[in-house]
Amino acid sequence: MTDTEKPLNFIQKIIEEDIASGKTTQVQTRFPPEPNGYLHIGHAKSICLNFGLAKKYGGQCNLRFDDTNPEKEDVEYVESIKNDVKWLGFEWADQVKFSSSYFDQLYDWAVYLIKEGKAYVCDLTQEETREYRGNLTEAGKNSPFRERSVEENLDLFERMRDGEFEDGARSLRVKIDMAHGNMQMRDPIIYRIKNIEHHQTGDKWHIYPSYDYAHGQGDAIEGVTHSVCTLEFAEHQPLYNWFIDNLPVPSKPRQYEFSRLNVNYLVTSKRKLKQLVDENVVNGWDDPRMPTISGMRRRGYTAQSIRNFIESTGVTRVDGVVDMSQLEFSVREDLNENSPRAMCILRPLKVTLWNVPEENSTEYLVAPNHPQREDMGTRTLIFDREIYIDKEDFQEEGNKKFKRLVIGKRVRLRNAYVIEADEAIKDSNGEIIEVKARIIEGTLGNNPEDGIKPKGVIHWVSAIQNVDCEVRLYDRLFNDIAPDAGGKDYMESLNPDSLEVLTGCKGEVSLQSPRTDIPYQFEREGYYFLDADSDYDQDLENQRLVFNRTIGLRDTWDK
RNA sequence: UGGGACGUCGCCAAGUGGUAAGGCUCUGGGUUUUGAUCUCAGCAUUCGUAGGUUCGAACCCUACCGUCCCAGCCA
Repeated sequence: MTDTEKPLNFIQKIIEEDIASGKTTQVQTRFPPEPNGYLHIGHAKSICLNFGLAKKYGGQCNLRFDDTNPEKEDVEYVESIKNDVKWLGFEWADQVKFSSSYFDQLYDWAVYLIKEGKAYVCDLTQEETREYRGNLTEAGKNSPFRERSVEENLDLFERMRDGEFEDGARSLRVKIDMAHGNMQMRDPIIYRIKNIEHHQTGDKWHIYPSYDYAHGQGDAIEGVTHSVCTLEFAEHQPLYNWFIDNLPVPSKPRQYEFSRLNVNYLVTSKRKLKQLVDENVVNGWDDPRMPTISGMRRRGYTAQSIRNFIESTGVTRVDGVVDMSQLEFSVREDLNENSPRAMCILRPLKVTLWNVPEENSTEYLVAPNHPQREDMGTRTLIFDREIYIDKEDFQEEGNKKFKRLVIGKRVRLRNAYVIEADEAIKDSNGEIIEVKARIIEGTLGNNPEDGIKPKGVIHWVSAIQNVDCEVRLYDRLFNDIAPDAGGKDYMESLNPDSLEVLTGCKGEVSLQSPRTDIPYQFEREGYYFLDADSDYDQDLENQRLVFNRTIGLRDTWDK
């Protein structure tokens, strides 16, 4: 374990202190998403933190759906969230949990609070409630229903439960302090009437508990020791503790807040991501340009690289914005080490090697799947008299910086021969459509005998035998470094060129039955992952291969 | 004169009274059949600002400045 040298983050320190003092014997955490959307990179941090803490300290982490508001929720999201958490590499303790499975207990505890004189049914409308609450600088005033008798409250609350009232007609509030400096403590509402079905409990309930009321109690029921959430819940902590202190809960969880993950050039807000999907700016939640877990997965980001990235950003209470380059580094780092190499020509330019005999020109060459890892084996390359190179790798007249193919100059074909260009053939528009070149004999694995070394190395593919494919190049979705900062309209900084589709790309034959578990490195180009739109199990004639560019190679050319 | 939190290199981030870790980015050198990887080197006399305490302060005290969060019957 390399993390022995790594400094502990503040939550780990707290846990270690709790273990040392005996306050905690078994660490229990939870990841509590509301099933109302897809998970994104921000959730990944919470997942890595909560599951990571449990793992590090030999405890367990629950996956709990905080489904207290049926209006916005759906089972579709429950399934996608389970899938994303698993894909990220984490396992939750026993069954998936639902806040909704605690509704009976929560109801009983609400009755308990009423009997204790600590909760009351309030008939104020939503608007009146807001007026009575006061504002940031002025104290609120007590609801006229605050002093109802226990009996009346009990009766009303039971009738609320039984569906006797309209949505919003009444609410159950907890009696704390309408003048409290913390707005959360001004008699917060803990039950609201919603005559609506719930995706887990059906039509059983007409009232639903609020987040504040359900969350801490859910933690207590599950024996959560350290309830870790993001900073915006910090002002809810006194309320969280109030419930724990005033209810006969089975355990005493504690809440700790950390700052959420922000990455520049990205937008992570369910509402905003949803808008991108709804307005067809992207092709669904799993569009490879989306910062969703499913989008990143489809793009080719590995779970390991996402975990590494999260780990690299740390856990603090400081509001910050992480550089996109830090994410990209983690992706490249993992992919460089683990991706098999292949050659694929994105913008084909035919090169005829005229000194290769026309008859039986096909030659089989062997290339390693990874330059630094022998354990990854080798693959067979097909070399022919006619090959394709990338248009960008040829210039009639080069310059000192251009280390590629130039008329009269030499270049090494990756894993093959050194060639020298003789002539560029153009069409009527003056566009180069073919290059005549020749191989330098004896250069397979050796430098030319005449001592004239090639300037560079370029990739290539047989023009006779190759695999046709489509390649989708992705760029950032937004051109603005902080698309939605300060209330800016993120839709205005959309990058019109975030997707470029290339067809007629030519890949080497090893791509015939491509790997689906990890991106390839198309040498000298970047990392490319097979997209779900591909159709390659059919006959070769009709197969369709689509590759997403996960990320380009680091490029220090021109510097 | 609402309440709360936070301010260490361009970006993350250690450090909690003994004289500024690390990663990313960036810059320059080397290796290289990927302009990749790898590798070597450089990059904060200074810790939001100003005072104070101390032999000694990023760490303690005071004041100020700045940023973020809270007025959903959302989470």
